[in-house]
Amino acid sequence: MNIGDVAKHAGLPAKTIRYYEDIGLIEPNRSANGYRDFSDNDLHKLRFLGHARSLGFSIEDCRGLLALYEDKDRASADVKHIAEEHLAKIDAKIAELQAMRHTLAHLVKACAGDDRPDCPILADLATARSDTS
Amino acid sequence: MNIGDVAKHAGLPAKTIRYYEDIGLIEPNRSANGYRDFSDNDLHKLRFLGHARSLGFSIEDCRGLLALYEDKDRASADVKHIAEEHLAKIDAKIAELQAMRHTLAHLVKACAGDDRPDCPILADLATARSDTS
DNA sequence: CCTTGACCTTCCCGTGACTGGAAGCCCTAT
DNA sequence: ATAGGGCTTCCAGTCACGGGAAGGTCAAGG
Repeated sequence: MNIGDVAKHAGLPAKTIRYYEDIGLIEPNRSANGYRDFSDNDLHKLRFLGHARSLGFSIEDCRGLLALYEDKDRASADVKHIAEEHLAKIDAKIAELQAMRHTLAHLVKACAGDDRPDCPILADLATARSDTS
Repeated sequence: MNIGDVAKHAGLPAKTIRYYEDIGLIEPNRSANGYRDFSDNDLHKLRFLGHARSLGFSIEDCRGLLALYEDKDRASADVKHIAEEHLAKIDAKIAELQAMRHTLAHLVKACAGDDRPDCPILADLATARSDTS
């Protein structure tokens, strides 16, 4: 299977697949003409990677997950550990964004949004230290 | 004022301040010895930038906001527009993260996390189509 | 046989917003 | 005179790719 076909089936850009080879996530064979020749197993791995990335796992997390996926003697605790750490990061990020959202929504609501120069948003940015509750 | 002092007062690393000069957000004077010499106005701008960045505005947004801040003939509508667009991006990001969180939390809960290899997280990544509701 | 066009290859640069580090100048205190 | 701290510039790295150039390969059509 050439890269174009595998890209379609995995739902990933060819560029991304080459990149994944570069960083050692997959190791496709090569045909006589130098083209990459992907096996079914390569395709499975790429799909796996696509799904993991779409859940926000970092490439390094994906590397670990892939290794566990291929290790039939793994402990599910190791997988769960990676997922829990990632979940914690997601929660932290959500909290951070919601704090921003909170402040920003207040400011937007307070701003007249007309052709006059007075603007509570700029006023806040110019003075704010934190709590805009 | 040297960069170290202004960094303390603005709450930004010196590196960041040099970077902001590089990209044209500020233009501090230079002392005879080649050191940057920051005015009170420079400090105000840096604080403004720090606050805007902490609300998640991009550098380009900050550039626009700073220009409006300095333009006494601005229309508050222009400021509000930038803020609303940013707010929409934040909301989109939050929604994306919450979708990830939703799926991931389910998977984590379903995983035994013991020393056995069976793992619904890996099973999901290996097959997942999307909706893990 | 030749050409066309769609593939494929590698390589290098750019992204955003910095951060780290090297090499070297400046200033003050001892 | 030397030690230290702070300042300068410049280069490289981060993360996960994406864009695009230069060139090789393959199948189909004239």
